[in-house]
Amino acid sequence: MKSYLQNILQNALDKISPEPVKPDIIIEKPRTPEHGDAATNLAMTLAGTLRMPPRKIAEQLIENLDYDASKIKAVEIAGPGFINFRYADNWLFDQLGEVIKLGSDYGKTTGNSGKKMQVEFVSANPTGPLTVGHGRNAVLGDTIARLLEWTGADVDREYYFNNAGRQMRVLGESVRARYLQLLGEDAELPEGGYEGAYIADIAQKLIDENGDKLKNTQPDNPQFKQAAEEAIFEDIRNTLDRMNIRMDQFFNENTLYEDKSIDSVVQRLRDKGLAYDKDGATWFKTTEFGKEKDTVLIKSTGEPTYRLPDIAYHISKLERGYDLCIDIFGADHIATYPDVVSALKALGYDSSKIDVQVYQFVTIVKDGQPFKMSTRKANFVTLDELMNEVGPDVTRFFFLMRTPGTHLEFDIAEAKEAGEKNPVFYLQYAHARIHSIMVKASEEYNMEQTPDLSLLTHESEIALIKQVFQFPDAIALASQHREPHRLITYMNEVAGHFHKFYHDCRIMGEDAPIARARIALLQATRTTLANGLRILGISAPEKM
RNA sequence: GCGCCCGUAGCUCAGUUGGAUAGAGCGUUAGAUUCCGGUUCUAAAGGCCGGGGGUUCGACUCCCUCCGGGCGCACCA
Repeated sequence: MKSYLQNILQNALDKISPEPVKPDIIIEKPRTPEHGDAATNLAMTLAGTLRMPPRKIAEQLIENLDYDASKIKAVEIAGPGFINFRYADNWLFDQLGEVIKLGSDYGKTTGNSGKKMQVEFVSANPTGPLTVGHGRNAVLGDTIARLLEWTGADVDREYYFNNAGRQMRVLGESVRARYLQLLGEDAELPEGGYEGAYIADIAQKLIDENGDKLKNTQPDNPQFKQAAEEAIFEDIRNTLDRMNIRMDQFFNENTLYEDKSIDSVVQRLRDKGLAYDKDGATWFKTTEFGKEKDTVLIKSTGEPTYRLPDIAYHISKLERGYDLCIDIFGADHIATYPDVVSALKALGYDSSKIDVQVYQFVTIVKDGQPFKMSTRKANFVTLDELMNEVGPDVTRFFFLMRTPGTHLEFDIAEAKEAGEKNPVFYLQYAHARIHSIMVKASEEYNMEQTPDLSLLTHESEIALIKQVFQFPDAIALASQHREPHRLITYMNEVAGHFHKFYHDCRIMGEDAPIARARIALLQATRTTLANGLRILGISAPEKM
């Protein structure tokens, strides 16, 4: 419908405009129903270029507007020059039939079809369990991937990790210390070691499997680190699985060293005069790109900083042929990714294919106090603990509810208490209630007959139909902005319109024709809610 | 000091890429339901959209400035 309106408006514009103009024609749903079902501000935006008053332009547009009366009932000028459209009733009923026919595919659009995309998210190094701090990243990434899939894209979910480096070495040493302690030896955690109880669990497992055979091996015996990495990764996968997240690929940073792509990046930057040596280190000339200081790529110890593999990694993504690569980053990375983009540009890659989504941090409040988390010091609340308390649905919903750009205050006590008062129940309850009505109705009425949808004339019925029709637009919008909360806002409105309808219009006890028509409307509403919940990765229960 | 993000009802937050009279939930107050699930619905109260300038037909939205909060600014990731 949106593109239809844009089409006929453009045709009318071609007739009245002395010179060809092709503006972006914005069609929106007015806030108040008196302003119709769809509106455009086209006449106002054109006032400047056509040098005519907006209302005059609107009049001429309408005079030249060639529209299908089976779709549009009325076109009006309002306010300073808005053009308002009202949909024809029969068109509404036809579309309602389409929604039911589409079923679990309703809401899918083709704006991104044929495109290969990648979303990289979580990407936590395997030094400990996933915490609520990682939760926002994980859920946002997965849901953005789902939204893109619903707009037609082929999406890969990728987890990038580093199992070398200092943190992992300290992790291995920590396991070794616990291992020795469990065997009654005198051992101490290394400086800055990991204090969490899971370290001792891993050490215990090593004892179960190897006894004390590892006692007299070298302190840097890789078995400790490997055992830790395996156990922690298994734990992380399980947590993600519980949250309804399945990665397509885990990408190990180490492969970028093995295939020499790191060296290649440095060499290519040198060739462009963008890398040089100073004080025993290798520097990237970020001052060329407006930064105040140059940036170290390789430390004087010979070890690269994380920025270098980051550049190589993004080159790898682009060379794998993705049309779009989305990075989900916390606010702490905000200052670092411009370097990566600069490097990609300088080396001749199309950096517009990299889309960095930065979300603001989650502030944990525990016992009424801000709570500073640290994986190393074992001050954290894990996602598993949270899911044990409130379940995966509430967990996902909590992280998706708000716009990613604002801080999310996560009060542990409130989340636990939230339980039944949590807003996610409002959506799930609507779905369960519809299911229950439909089961009852199918016992009472013959559902074989085709419903006569034109019997849906009540204000609440029409409002619900129109709300259901907004679904594909809501998905497309949330997908474009990479903001899942926009879909939630929409779905709350669906549930609201449904409950109003439920309150105003009965089914059981009504004559069969009207009952059948209303059940069809329920079917479409249920489809919308179920599909929406599926995108959010939240269950759509039949009973609660 | 520099860069980025955020200030909207008592609280938590929306606000359709500059539009028509700024909305919802929770909380408060007053109501509805013999009947399909009361985890529901209706209504009221509650606002200088942090302050001040600017841009234009029109600003919560864009620009500047100030105030207040968060996060970055390493040869750490």
